[in-house]
Amino acid sequence: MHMKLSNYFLPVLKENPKDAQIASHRLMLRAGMIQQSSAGIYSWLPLGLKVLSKIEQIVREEQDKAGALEIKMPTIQPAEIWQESGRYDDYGLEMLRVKDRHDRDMLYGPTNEEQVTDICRTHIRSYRSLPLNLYHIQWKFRDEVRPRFGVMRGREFLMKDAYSFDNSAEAARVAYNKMFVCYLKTFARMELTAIPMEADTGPIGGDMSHEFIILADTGESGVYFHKDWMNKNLVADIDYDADLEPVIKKFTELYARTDEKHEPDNCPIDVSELIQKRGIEVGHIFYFGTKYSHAMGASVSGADGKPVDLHMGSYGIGVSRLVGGIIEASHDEKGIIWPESVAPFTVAIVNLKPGHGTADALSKKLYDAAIMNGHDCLYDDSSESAGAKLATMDLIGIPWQLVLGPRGLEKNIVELKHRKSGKTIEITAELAYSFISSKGSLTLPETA
RNA sequence: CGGAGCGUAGCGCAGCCUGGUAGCGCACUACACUGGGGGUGUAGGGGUCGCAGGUUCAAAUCCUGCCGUUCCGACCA
Repeated sequence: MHMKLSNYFLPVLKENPKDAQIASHRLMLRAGMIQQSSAGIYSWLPLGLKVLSKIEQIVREEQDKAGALEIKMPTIQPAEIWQESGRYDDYGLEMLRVKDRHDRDMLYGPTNEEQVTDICRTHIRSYRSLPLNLYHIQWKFRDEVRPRFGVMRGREFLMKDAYSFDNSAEAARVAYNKMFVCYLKTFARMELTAIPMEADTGPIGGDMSHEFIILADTGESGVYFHKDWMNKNLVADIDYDADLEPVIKKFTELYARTDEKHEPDNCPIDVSELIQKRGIEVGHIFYFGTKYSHAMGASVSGADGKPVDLHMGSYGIGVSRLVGGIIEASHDEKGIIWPESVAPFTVAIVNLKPGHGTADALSKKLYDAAIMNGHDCLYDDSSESAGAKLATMDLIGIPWQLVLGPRGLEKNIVELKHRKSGKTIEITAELAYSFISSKGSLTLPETA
């Protein structure tokens, strides 16, 4: 959605907020994306919400393509279903418990296995209705002892959670593989290198649990992986109907583990090939079998007419965490460097001197062209000083910036800056017009 | 939950030790000059000093309790 800066709400900060220790938190506050409400709980301001929504939409599109069906489950859940699964007492203080006016025990959902199992046990009666994968994108709450790192470790957070239902472990593996591939595609669209790492499977065991980790110096967990990961192409152009086992093998054969799974003494690869870095978990997929279906009586009739407990898997992506994660992976001393797919605006028109006839006219012409051609465009028509405008554009990380003012326009010159490469080129007003009039993604024009 | 900080204007801070008219920078308002990397000047507005007790003639300052928040650790998507 296009926007004139004079009509926008973009409360940027020149100084660093003292509470923000890491880059993403600091930059999100400075760029006017979020405002802290209380520890680990944030309001999302227009710019931040725009990014959050774009990430959410990419996640949604990829889930849909993988055959998952979107639902929406409540944030407030009844205690009963958690008592059924046995987790009401197990979960501890991380679960925010509340009572309604009738003194019934309720809770703000930290996750939704019980809720989705309840849906399926009600409506799925036959193995012929399977496989099924239901997902939702919803706010969750975990009363973390120590929230930190801004939205990366908040108490309230937006998650995508998918839940698969099958009538056997073998069938569940197919569902698992689809989500594995779906995650590769999802993170690739955000220009992230998310390495699937073996994760703890808990009491279920087996090899069906992976955490998707992006590398960042400020990551919360230490990770160990084979050096060949650094050059591996994680973009997966794969048909979901194909046999995915070879694909999964290809992406899991190289060593990659988080520090809790890595045993230096038993590491299968040589130290010379091992890289140690820090990472941020942005996704987690795992198979947990019949844990909840059994406890909650969610079974279907099998082909032989006998009941069989549903085999379930769950697949999470931290949507709000990704906003911080992407910034951690992509920023410099001036501010955020958004990948175009999630940038709040893909292109900005910076009018250095509003009120100047030629500058106003060209800005308007470029802005209209951007709108006509479907570009998410921010038009800076404010009366800030030139330096402040340019600093703000870099801070909020606009990928393409068209800068124009009286000085350049005397020679018919507009400046085009590419935030990611740092390249700035001078182009004619006409070339600027054709640049912003192009369909699809913007590319650096060939200069004559 | 263990350990350590910090709460003074929207933001960042000084003042507290040694009690006596609440300050600075940024931001904000008005005007002027400016305008190619957070510009300059002039004139303004804005604070029950986190809350509650206590000591004192007098508390931002000293004492006690509480609350909030941040960092390190343990824990976690």
